[in-house]
Amino acid sequence: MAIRISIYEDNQPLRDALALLVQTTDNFELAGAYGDCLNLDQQMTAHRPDVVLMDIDLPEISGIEATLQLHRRFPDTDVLILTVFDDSDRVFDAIKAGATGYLLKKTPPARILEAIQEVYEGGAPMSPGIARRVMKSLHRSTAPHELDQLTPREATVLALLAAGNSYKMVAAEAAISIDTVRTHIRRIYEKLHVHSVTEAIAKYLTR
Amino acid sequence: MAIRISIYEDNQPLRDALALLVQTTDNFELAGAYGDCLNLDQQMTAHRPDVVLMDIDLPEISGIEATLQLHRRFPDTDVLILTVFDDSDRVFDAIKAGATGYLLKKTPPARILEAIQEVYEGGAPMSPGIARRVMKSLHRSTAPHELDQLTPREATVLALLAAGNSYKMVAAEAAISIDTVRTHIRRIYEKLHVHSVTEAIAKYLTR
DNA sequence: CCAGTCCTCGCATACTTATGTGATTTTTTG
DNA sequence: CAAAAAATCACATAAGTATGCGAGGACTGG
Repeated sequence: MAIRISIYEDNQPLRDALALLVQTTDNFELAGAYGDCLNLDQQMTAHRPDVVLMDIDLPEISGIEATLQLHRRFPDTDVLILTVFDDSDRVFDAIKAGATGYLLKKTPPARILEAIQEVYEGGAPMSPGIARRVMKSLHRSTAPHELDQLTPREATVLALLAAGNSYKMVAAEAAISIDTVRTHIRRIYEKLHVHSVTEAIAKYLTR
Repeated sequence: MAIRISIYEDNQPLRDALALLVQTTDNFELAGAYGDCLNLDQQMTAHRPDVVLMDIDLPEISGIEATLQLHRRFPDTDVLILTVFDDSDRVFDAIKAGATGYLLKKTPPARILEAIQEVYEGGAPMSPGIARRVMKSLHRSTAPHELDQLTPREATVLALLAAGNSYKMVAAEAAISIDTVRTHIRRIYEKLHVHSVTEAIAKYLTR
């Protein structure tokens, strides 16, 4: 059973080239090629592609917005972004919106076909620089964090606070008196250089 | 100039095989192959590899711990994890620790060599399933979020609170009275179903 | 033009936090 | 073992937060 592919790309020569590429490849089947996403929903319902090749800079509705809709309404269809943009904002917006792959347009045709196959088989192909960017975004800060200065007990108290507990509830959870909770929080504030639960939790959650 | 590669792998046959693979490949140079990370620092300083091939399940010091140290002390050296583990905990712990690539041991030798080259050139090779996992972790929840129910003004107030501001400071920043701030917060609590700044911020920051 | 939503402001009160000061016990570590 | 660090508890007060009740003006889409 062939992999069904739809293409959204406003540059017609490129769109035609991609369509041809797909059509002339074994095991791939073109499920539509369009210059905008104005009828996305209807086209999706009509042709049920397995993989959508999506440009970002489209007229009226951006590819990122379209990816979001598509991911919401057709969670089984994978979106492979194909764009010239490699700025972090668009890369991460697209991924957050639900893209399963992100290729730059300089990618050679053979690699694009490989990537489609890879997406279909449960992978997430990315251009090397994009993958590195994604990886880096997950790296923990190399600087030793203030949070690492907390003692185990203090860390526990902070975690409980971040879970939405009041002093009273933390005391109950940790089986200590509320005054002890206060003392721990005092120390936490000193170490994190803050003066409210709010700030402490912000540091904790955005580490 | 050849790419210098160090290997940390406690299974000796596999370690020898990897070492041989590297040694017999053009443009690659073996900078050491070890069964544990006990002398990591000294070995790194002595041989200055460009890429480190790292197993996770090592005696004494885990590959994840080693990756963390390595990433802190030698930020220019890239770590490529090569392991049998594909559970989310280890995958993400390794990546957070600073890994620049993550391959499963079932990866064919040719692909391992490709991956080393890719890491060296600024990429971040991952086994397909791993890449998909990473991608998914960045996807925004498909369910419409409570936070999207907030009006612009409410969102502003919540953002200011999450930045560590008190009611008074929020009032000043937003140029409104503190009573208005209270009202907005009241609505925010209703919409997010919470009863304290703490909980509201937790929802905001962990969106 | 009217119902609905948003943004604004005020007042009051019970409850919670922030912070000062002080102290005892247990655990860790050189 | 002795010093240092961690964990525990107490009491007190100023400041801040949570929530109830009430209300007027601006804008929006029937």
